[in-house]
Amino acid sequence: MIEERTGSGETGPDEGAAERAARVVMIVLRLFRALERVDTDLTPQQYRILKLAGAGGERSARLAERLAVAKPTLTATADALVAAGYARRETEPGDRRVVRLCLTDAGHSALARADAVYGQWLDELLAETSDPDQVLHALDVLNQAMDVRRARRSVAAAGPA
Amino acid sequence: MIEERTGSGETGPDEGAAERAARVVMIVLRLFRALERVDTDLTPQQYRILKLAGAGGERSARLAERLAVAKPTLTATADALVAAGYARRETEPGDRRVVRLCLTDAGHSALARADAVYGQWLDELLAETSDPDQVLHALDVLNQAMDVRRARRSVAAAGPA
DNA sequence: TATTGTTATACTCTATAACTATA
DNA sequence: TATAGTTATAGAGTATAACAATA
Repeated sequence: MIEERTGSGETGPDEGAAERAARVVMIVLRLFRALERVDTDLTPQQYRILKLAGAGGERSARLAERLAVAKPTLTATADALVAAGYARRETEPGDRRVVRLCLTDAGHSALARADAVYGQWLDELLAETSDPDQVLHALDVLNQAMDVRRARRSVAAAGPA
Repeated sequence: MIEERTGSGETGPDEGAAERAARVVMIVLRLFRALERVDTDLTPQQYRILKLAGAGGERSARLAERLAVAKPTLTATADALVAAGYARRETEPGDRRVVRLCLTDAGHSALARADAVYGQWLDELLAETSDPDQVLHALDVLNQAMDVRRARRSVAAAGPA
């Protein structure tokens, strides 16, 4: 699908795809940079970890998987969050190797504050668009597409055993 | 606009806005992380700088402004690109303080390769969506909204002189 | 042995403050 | 003096390899 061979003599797998992707990549990078500059007390990555951990004290391995980062990466950022008082580590009673990351009250407060600031940022950005709902819907669609790919990948990882 | 006071007794500036923003932020961070894991020879930031510099040897101050980073940040990443052979620095004849960052042939090749890989990544992602064109359009709309805000900001910075 | 998480180490991106060279 | 860019230094996020503790 999406063949679009325009006969321009190009060697790449699909010419239009590369240009379209370049545009999309630049936009995502720009959005990320904009988020980095929003003044919450949390870095985007700290926000992301707290948000995922907040949805129920997750064990470290599972968190790292959902964040798509290596285990030592999670350890490092969790260290910072624990030091800042936003999270604490709890040991699993049944299996003492397992560690769960849980939010403290301060962590919940920090998340709420960040959400409020992000909310204002997004409102101001969407105010410059003609159809905010369409934009939001498109992002949800992209998110679902990533869900599908993640699910497929974890099946592939578990299947060929 | 977007008042939506639901009378739930919340204290924040706008309750729905925070939840909606949280979703959007998580999606943008997830997209960025996915991009980081795409195997090009460039980091996303290196890609971004090369892409902007490639559109005509830009002077450093202007590049930093478009990237929304501090000047030393640009210097550091440019160092890495020059060391890798992807870019070179050229001095302005008229004003010897000014430095322009230009792509080498290797730099153009690296960009083309990255674009091809990103192209495949995006194609696979969009293949999981029902309406790819709508998604692409929404991203363009967001980009235009950021353009508007940037233009307004630079006017504000220059105006109150 | 296998698994969970951490330590050791290194590289990139980011920033602020101080500096050099040029205007 | 003012401006363009760099150097010095520091903090956060990322990774791989090696490790300790537990199963």
